[in-house]
Amino acid sequence: MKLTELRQWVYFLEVNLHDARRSWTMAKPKIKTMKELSETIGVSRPTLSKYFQDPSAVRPSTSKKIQERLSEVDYVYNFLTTRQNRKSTELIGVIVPSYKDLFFASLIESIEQSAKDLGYTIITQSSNGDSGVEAHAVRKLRSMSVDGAIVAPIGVAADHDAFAAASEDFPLVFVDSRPAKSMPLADFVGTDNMQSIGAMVEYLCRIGDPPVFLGMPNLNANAEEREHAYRAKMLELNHEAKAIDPAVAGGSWEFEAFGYAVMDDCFGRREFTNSTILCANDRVAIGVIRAANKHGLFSRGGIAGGDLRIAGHDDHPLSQYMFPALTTVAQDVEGIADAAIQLLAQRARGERSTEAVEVFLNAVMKPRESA
Amino acid sequence: MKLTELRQWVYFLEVNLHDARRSWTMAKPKIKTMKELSETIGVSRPTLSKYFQDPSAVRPSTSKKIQERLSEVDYVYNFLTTRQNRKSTELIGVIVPSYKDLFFASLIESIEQSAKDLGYTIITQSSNGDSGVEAHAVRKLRSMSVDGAIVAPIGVAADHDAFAAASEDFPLVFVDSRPAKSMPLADFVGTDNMQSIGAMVEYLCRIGDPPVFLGMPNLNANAEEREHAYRAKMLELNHEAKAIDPAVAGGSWEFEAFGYAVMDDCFGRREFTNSTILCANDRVAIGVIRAANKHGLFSRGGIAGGDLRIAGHDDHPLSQYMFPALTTVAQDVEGIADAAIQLLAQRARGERSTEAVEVFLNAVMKPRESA
DNA sequence: GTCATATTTTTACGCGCGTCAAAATCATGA
DNA sequence: TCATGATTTTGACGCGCGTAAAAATATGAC
Repeated sequence: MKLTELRQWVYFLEVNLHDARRSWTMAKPKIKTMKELSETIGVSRPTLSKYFQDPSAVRPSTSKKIQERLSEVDYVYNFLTTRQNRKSTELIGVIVPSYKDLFFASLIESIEQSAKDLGYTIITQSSNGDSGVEAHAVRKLRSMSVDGAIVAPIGVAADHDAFAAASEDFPLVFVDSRPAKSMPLADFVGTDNMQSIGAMVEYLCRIGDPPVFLGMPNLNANAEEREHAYRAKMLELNHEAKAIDPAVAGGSWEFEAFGYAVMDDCFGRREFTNSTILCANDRVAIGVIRAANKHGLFSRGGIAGGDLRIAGHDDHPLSQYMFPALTTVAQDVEGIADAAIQLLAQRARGERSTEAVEVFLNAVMKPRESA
Repeated sequence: MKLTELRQWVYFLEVNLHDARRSWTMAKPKIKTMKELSETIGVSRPTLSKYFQDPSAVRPSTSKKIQERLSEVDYVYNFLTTRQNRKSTELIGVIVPSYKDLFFASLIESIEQSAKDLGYTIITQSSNGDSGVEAHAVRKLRSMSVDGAIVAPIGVAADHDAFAAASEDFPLVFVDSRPAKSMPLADFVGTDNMQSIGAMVEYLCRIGDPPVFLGMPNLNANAEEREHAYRAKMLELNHEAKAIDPAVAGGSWEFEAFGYAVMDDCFGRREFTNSTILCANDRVAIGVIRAANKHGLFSRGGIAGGDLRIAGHDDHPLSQYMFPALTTVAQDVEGIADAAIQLLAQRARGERSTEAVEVFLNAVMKPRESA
C-alpha cells in the first residue's frame, strides 16, 4: 500500500468520524492548503498543482478522481500564493474615469465578459476623473503584477510617467480616448470619431437643417476629436460649422448637468430653440433634452415635430427612454472590449513587442425621435 | 563603515554611472525587490518592511531617509507577496448584480471612497443577476483571502451554501436587500423600506389621489418588501391598496424595459391613465414615464398638470433629468456604504463575533415634477 | 508477460516578504 | 562621558504553492 493510499484511508476514517459527530451540519469538510488536499484525495501535491492549472495536463483517470473528490470537500485555492510564482497572474486591470457613467459601466461589463472567456480576472478601479487617483490606480495595478491593463484615460494633466513606468511592466491598452501625450508602446481601441460623427452629421443634414455642435467638457481627447470631426464633415458638406459656446464652466464629469446648464441658458434667451443640436455625447444630450422640455420646445406632440432637433453620441443605455427618444450613434462597446482583451492577450503571448496598434471601430446610427 | 553604508555607496556610484549612460531618458532606476531596495537606500529589509506597514513604526529620521530615497527610485511593493503572510490582506470584496445600474454604481463609488479612507482596497465583481456567477464570485473572493465582503445579493435561487462557506472565512455584510435565506452571521445595511415607501405613500396621498403600486421584477427581497410596505401604509391611511398586475414577464434586470412594457400595455388600453403610480424603483419609473409620454399623457405643459402622477424610489442619478422630473425618495447611499465598511472593520477588529446586526437607514423625499 | 513510454511520486528548492530573536548600534539625559 | 532604553541590523525560518529532477509506478501495445 502506497503512502498516499494510506493517507487516503486515514482521511476516509477521519471524515466518517467527523460526519458521524456532526451529521446535523451539512458543511463539507474544510481544507485549507493544497498539501492537506493532496493527502485528502490521495494524489501528490505537484500533480494537484498541475491539475489546477490545466486539468487536461494530467491523465484523464487522475483528473476524474480529483474532480470527484474535490466536490466532496470545501477547498478554494489560495489566489495570492498561486499567482506569486506563476509567470502569469491572469489578472487584468481596468481603469475608468467613473463608475457612474453607463457607457463605462457597459464597457466594464463587456470587458469582464471577454476576459472571463480567456480565463482572466478583472480588477477594476475608478480614477474619479482625477489624475492623481489615476496614477495611484496604475501603481496599484503594478503592485498586483497584472498581466495587462485597459484604461479609459482622463485627458487633462494625466500622469504620463505613471503610464510610462507601467508600460514597462505590462502591456497597456487605452480605450475610448487616447491619452494626451502619446505612448509609444500602448495600443488603442476606440470608436472612429470621424466615422461616427460623420455619419451623424450626414444624417442630420439629409433629414433637416445642418447641426450646430455642443461639445463636452474638455476632459479627454474625445472632446476635441469629436468637434474636429464635426467641423470636417460640415466643411465637406459645404455647411458652416458652428459650436455653441458654453456659458458655464465644464470641468466636471457631470455631463448631464453641463448640457442642461448650457442649454437652459441659451433657450432662456430663445437661442437655438429651433436648431439641430449635435451633442458630443448622450449624457450631454440628456441634459439638453431636459432643458428643451423645460422650455416647452417639444410641445407639439412631444416628438420632434417642431424645428428643434437633438442628437447624441454613444447610445447610452437610457437614451431610448428619453422623451423624445434620443437619436444617436451606437459605439460598438462589445467590439471595443473584445479587441482590447485580444490585444492584451497577443502581447502576453509575446507577439508584437514593439509596434503599437490602433484599432478604430465603426459606430452605427440609431435614428430615433429626437432628430 | 557599515556594510549597509558601503552598499549604499556602491549604489550611489552605480546610479551615477547609469544616469551618465542614459541621461536622455528620465526614467528612475527600477527596483524590483525589497531586498534590492534595502541595499539601495541603506536600510535593512526588516526595517523597510516595518516602514511600509506603518511609517511611524520606525524612527522619524529613518522614516524621512526612506521616504526621500524612495522618491528617487521606481519601486512598487509586490502586493501578492506582501499579502501572503500578513494576517490581513486589507482587501474587501464587493459583489453587485450589475454594473449597468446607476444605483449600484453609486454604491460602489461610495464604498470605494469609504474603504480607501480605512486603507482597504476594493475588488468588485458583478453577479450579472445570475446565482451561479454570484456563487463563483464569492468563491473568488474566498480564494483571494479578502478581509470581508459587501454583497448586494440577487434574491432568487441564491447559492446559500456559497455564502455560508464564505462567512466562515470572513465577515459578510449584505446591502440593499437581504438574502432570501437569512444568514445567522451576516450583517445587513439598507434602507428602511417601511419608512421610505411610507413617506412616499403619505406624500402622494396628501397631495393627490392614493397611489397604485407597480412592483419591480421579483429579483430580490426589495420587490416584496416594498410592496408590503406600500400595502401597510395604505391600510394605515385607510385606502385600498392596489398593485398593477404586470402583463409581461419580468425576469430580467432591465427594469426600464419592464416598466415601459407593462405600462405601455395598460395605457394602450386607457387604464391607469390618470392614476398615481408608485413604482418600486426609479428605473421602473423611468420606463413608465417613457410610456406615459409616448401616449401623450403629460401633454398639458409637460408637468404633471393632468391627473397622471408617477413616483419612484432610490433617487437614481438621472431621475431629475426625466421629463417630468421624477418624484422619488433618495436612499442614503453614502450612509449605506459607510455603515457597511464600518461593520466590516468592527468584525475585523474582533468585536462582535456572533451577533449579527441590521442597520436600516432612512430615505428622504425628493418631490419633483412627476407627482 | 514484457518492454517502452507516459504519469505520478518524492524530494527539494525557490519566490518575495513577514516576523522573530539576538546582537549591534543609536539616542538621550544625567 | 556613561548608562540605559529605543532602534536597527543580522541571520534565519516560514508562508503556500510553482517547479524541476530523479525515482517509482502505471499504461498499453505487442
